[in-house]
Amino acid sequence: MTQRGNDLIRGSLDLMVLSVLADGPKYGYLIQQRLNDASGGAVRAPAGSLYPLLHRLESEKLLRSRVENSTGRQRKWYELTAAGRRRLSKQAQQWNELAACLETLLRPVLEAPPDPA
Amino acid sequence: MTQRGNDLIRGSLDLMVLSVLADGPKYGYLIQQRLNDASGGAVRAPAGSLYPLLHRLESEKLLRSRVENSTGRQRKWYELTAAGRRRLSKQAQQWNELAACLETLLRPVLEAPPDPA
DNA sequence: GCCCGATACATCGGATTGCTATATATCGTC
DNA sequence: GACGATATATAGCAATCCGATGTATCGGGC
Repeated sequence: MTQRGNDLIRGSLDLMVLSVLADGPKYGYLIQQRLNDASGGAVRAPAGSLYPLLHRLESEKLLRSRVENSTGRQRKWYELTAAGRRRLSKQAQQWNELAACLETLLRPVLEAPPDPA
Repeated sequence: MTQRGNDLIRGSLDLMVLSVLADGPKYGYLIQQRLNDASGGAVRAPAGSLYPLLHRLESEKLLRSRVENSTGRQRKWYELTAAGRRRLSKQAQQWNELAACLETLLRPVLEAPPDPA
């Protein structure tokens, strides 16, 4: 059925997660909410994508985590490492390049007349 | 070695290809050049990615193609179908949402003080 | 005449990734 | 004690990526 989930989001989820963590530690479910809010519902970050992604970022030493059990409800708080901040800033730069490229490509498309045919 | 090629580009190559075709038919190699030019060299679209992608878009009826042999040099010209234009406009819309989201997420990061530590 | 780099398209196949489905457990509240 | 929200996790398959490789034409330099 050629299922293709989040399409455009692919590849930018790393950057999104790093950026929501830039203003302080958060746990997975909270990150999910933030992404949903920040995008007005446009970005879905399903649990099956998000948690493996967090594990990967941690194994790359871009995040560190600590588990909180005191509330009874288990939460795993993630925090940017120094390497994570460097990566964030590098990817933000790359994102800007990509956005500039797409803007160039899309401007004529969006300005095109609404097809009077 | 956890190879991860084009990173951010993932997922947006469809849109890029559709948008370069918006101002008229082009053949594969030319599309490749355009993407490279439009991005200042930042976007690589290797043949092994681009041609299968074109085949897929055609099989989804978003493109139609015709082969030109008259010049001796074989070229396969691709053109947007009506469905292709609809998809382009839909994906352009989605891209704008994503870009707005990322801009929101990244603004505070980019404005952050340059770490006086 | 021949070599070489650029042009032009194509496919194979290992590696990687994305995400649905599924599982487990706590919490509040009805 | 049922239900929806909160919270994390993984299995497993479909889909994707792209380097390597193959074919062939063209133009220029020698």
